Amino acid sequence: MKSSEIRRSFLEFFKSKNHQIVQGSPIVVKDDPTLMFINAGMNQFKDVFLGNAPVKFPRVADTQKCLRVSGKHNDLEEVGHDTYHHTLFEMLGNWSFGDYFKEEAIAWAWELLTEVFKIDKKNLYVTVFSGDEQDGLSMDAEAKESWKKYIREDHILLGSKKDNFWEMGETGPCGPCSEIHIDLRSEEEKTKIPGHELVNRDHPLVIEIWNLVFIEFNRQANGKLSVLPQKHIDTGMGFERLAMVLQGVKSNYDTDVFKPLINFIAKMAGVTYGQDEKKDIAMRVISDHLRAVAFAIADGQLPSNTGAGYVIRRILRRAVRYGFTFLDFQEPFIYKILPVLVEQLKDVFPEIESQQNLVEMVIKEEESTFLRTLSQGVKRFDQYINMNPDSKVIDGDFAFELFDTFGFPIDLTRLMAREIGLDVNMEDFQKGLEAQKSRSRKAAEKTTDDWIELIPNAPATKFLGYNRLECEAQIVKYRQVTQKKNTMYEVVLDRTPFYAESGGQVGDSGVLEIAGQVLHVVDTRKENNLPIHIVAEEPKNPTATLLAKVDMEKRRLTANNHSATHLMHAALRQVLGTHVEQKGSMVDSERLRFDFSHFAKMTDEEIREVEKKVNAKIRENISCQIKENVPIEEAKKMGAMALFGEKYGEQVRVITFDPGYSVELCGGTHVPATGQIGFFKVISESGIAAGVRRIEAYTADAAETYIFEHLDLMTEIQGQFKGAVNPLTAVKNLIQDNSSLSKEIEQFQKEKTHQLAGELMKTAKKIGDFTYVVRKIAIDPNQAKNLVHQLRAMEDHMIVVLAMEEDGKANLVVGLSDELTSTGKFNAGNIIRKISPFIKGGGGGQPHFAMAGGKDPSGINEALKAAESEIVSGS
RNA sequence: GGGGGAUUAGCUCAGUUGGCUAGAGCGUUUGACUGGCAGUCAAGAGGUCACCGGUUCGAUUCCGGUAUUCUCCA
Repeated sequence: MKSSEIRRSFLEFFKSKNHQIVQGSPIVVKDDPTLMFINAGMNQFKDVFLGNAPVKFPRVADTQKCLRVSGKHNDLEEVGHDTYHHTLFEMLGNWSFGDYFKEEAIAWAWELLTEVFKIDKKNLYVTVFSGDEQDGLSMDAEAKESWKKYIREDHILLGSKKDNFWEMGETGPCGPCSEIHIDLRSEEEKTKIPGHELVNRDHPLVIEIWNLVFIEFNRQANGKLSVLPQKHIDTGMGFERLAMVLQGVKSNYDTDVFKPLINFIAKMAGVTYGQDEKKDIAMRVISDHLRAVAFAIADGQLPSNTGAGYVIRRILRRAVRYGFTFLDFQEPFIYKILPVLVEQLKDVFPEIESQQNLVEMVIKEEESTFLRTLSQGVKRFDQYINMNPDSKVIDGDFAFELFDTFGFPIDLTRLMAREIGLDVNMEDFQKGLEAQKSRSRKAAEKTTDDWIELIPNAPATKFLGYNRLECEAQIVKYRQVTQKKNTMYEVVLDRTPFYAESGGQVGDSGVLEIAGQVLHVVDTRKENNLPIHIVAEEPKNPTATLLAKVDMEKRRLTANNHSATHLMHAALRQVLGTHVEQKGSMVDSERLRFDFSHFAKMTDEEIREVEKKVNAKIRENISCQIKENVPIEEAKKMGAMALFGEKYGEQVRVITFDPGYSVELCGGTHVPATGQIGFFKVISESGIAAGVRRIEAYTADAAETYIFEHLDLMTEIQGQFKGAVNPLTAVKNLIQDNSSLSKEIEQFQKEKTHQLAGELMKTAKKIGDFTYVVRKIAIDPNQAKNLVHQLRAMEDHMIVVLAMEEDGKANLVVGLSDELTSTGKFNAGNIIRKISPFIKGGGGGQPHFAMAGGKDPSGINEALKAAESEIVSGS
């Protein structure tokens, strides 16, 4: 069975059981500080479980891209070494929100596996939660009874809290779970060791394929469990593993999910998969990582040096490293594999096809910068080896520096060391790494106290901020948060006019007036759909009714920038083309920043054209049409621009400025009509990654100030040129004159020193064939340098000592001809050190040329005398 | 968010006790050779050594700050 059929069968099966088939969410997580990427099918329903969002469909099924780079069974460094762990994988799942429960979940799972997929029942094992004394829970008899209808009792195993009790986090919804495992070993193996002994033992052929979670409790902050009024089902089945089972192969990488990728890589590298374990690992790593990186970029997460972007960069670099080391790829190669992946998955995940160009460019660019990093690391490594030819062990501190500062992977350092018979001091390396980690942790240390709940089980916060900037409200809960000795309070209200940071628009600030106390709201953020007001003071009387007031001025300026962003987005698509897509956006009260896909630097003309279009739309004073709760399909028909990597519900909000110009899905706040924006001015255009440009711009007062400042500067410049009509030509002429004058001066000085050199030569004294000049002259010290160099080239055996006086300071210069220097008889540095004390100074230089400076010009004569006697006695 | 590094010619980079007249390769201009292209040779142009301040007689070099950028950690 082809993997695409497996996926389709799964979805169709649950559709036949009245499930709504939904789209998986993009893997990049935006509003959950505890999570960077979607790592389980249930992530997109977290708000539903937490009660922060209403249930749209009671029964749902989907396939969800998941990305895991760390966790109990999945360390990035291990992926590729075995045959069944991945960074990116698909999770097939079905859900019930307060609808069916254990009985049906179990029955359907069994039906799908054994009747649709025709898996042999005798190879299946299931596990059931055995109970936990501490939590006061007994064995999950309900699940066990259900299973007994389908499977022999000796294939039902009991599991502890560790394997069979699922929790979302420290607190929140949780419950027992029941896993389905499969034994894929040969008959012979099975008779040797019975399958039930290998379940949950990390055996590569006795593996978990499906986990059914029965959410029925809520873990409270005090650690106690309470029973949920609504019970839910949450299941997840690893798609790649299922494919392995149904295609009768022993490794996920042998399924048609990975095989085309592996074959392509093998062909490119000129090797055969299955011949050399190290090369096989490399190919597995590359095929796995390509999938992760490609989808992350398609969903809007570009590689970068912080946060989620850094995770993506690390994954990609790991793939490059394996290709570089084991498959001898010296040039970017991963981007070349992308078309294979696109061909495989474009029907299921269309974003990978529509974003293909960008993904390819970004990957290629990342690859080449990393290869550059690698070659610089190799250079530094060689330098180290040359400087420490005798050491048997490479310094751990050096290896760490290479890694930490230059991004050179430690295992490459070790590999290169081994090749020349050296070891790396890993202990010191680890020490360095630990020190780095603890420094970072300390800097990011944040202590979060428990929520103080004032209104238990409150419904989701009502947002009133689209229409009102002020309202009365109650505190639902609040808690203290301390970071770097800075204490803040997070406050949740039952209703609020405060906009929480989202869609690139910053959170509102303002005040909460409560029982005569004023709490300053410095920011408003969203965590799992819950708007949180960050407040500087602790509420003294938290149960009182409060008055929430948003900072109107800031909100107004922010709206200007946000609406201008929409107008600019549309203008960019008109001017540059429809390949322009939003890749990021930041809007606050001071400016707007917009990242978008485009392949080249914008020309000045293009920027000007965009500015003109936006300003024209501002002058048209188009009123903003806002439509709430529009079904997504209808919004798309309206021509609304949706963003890749953005998660949209079934009902969306549509912002329109002229239906023929700008229609966008957006949750932000906007101007009532474009005229309020006043004026729009781009202040910078730059590149932030391959194929991605960034524009920053001002609107309204800020744009006005910007223009005025520039005009004022212009006026001042014009003033400097008095009557000049065109200051540009005046400046050009000035620069031209300046450079020709400097050249002339240089020429004069050359001539002057040449002349001076000739004159000085006339006063030169001789001892045999040995010539010397010792003089005090009036010349600029920099010119003296030139003069000495001229003089010392005039005779084979020559010493020049010159002294100058300037601004009450004394300078000495000593020069030797090259020939004389090579005899070693004299040394300019030595001479200068002997004579510089006379002028109360010091100096130095090379054997053939030295300079000194001092504070006492009255000592010049003595210094020269000393120099002369030194020369005479030495000759 | 925290640590470390980098910033020198159009590009890639050298430049260690602070004083060498700031260099190399590629590119570029001109000339010569060649039937043309490619090429070879010769000559030349191109630098506020990121910016601001400090130490020093003297800073591309040492110290501090700013900007940009790379990199590791969170």
